[in-house]
Amino acid sequence: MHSQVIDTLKKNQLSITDSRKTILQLFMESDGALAHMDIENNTGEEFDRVTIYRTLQTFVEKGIIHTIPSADNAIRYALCKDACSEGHHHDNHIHFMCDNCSTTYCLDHVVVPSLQLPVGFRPSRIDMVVSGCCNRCSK
Amino acid sequence: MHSQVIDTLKKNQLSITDSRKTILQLFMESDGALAHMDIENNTGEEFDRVTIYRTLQTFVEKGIIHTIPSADNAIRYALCKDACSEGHHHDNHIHFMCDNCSTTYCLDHVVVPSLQLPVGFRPSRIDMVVSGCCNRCSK
DNA sequence: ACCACATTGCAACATAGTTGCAAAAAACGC
DNA sequence: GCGTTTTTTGCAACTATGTTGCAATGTGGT
Repeated sequence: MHSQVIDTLKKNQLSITDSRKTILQLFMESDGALAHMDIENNTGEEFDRVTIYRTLQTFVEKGIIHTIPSADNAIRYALCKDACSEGHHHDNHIHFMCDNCSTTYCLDHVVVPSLQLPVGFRPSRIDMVVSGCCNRCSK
Repeated sequence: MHSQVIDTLKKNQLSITDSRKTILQLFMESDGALAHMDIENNTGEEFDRVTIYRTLQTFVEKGIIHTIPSADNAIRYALCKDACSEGHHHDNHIHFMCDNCSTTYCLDHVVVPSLQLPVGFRPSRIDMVVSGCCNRCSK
């Protein structure tokens, strides 16, 4: 598990630091998406707020994680599972955010349907976020 | 024009105040969506920041406007054109956000495609935000 | 015009995110 | 392993965004 973390960092030409190891590990262990706050809570006093922001930024730039917009004004991040290269994200899946427990899921098997935009609109990225009640909460 | 503003406010059982009139007017005159900042810039020192927040909140509750999530962490608002009643939004259209000029459009004629969620996930709201280059910027 | 109630403005606070810079830690060559 | 270069971190300060309580003001109904 640890080796996978280091592999990913090396593959992206990032130097191996404590914060990057710990935060990437966190993403690999968690099934859902994480907000900045989740990471801060999970790492305690170990890292500065700024370091976490910068680490997340670096990971997004490298295509290791991607952002998920939300209506509650807290950007969430999740691991990119598809082949994302630097600056080019291909996260063609849907995100589901639970109104109840606010866990955010990547529904990897639900593909974003293609759509016909009006003339002149050239899409570069599509975010589809479904909110509602998740499978754990609806039991 | 002015009468339409007042009509809308009365229809929603809201008292007619300067801030509500001015802000609603702004939405009716603008084709795209507005962020809090856009409104503050357009009204100058006329209203307190807090008043604008509260007015927006009230409009959302009444179903006059709806929110549009975004990856840049600034919630935008746009007029509801469909039949939205209090607490029940039916903005079944797609939003387009220009990477270049960051104008946000409601593409009323592009309907959100229906999708098959995994068992146990019950959707209550779907946000579909397409980013890219808009028709004005791609000329 | 008056009264009850809703709305506003102010102050203070809470959360989210950014920037510059010096100190510390990695990476690299030897 | 050791010193040098480069990258990353932590700190401080700052901007933006959003919320709450409360007194003062404005609105709607009579």
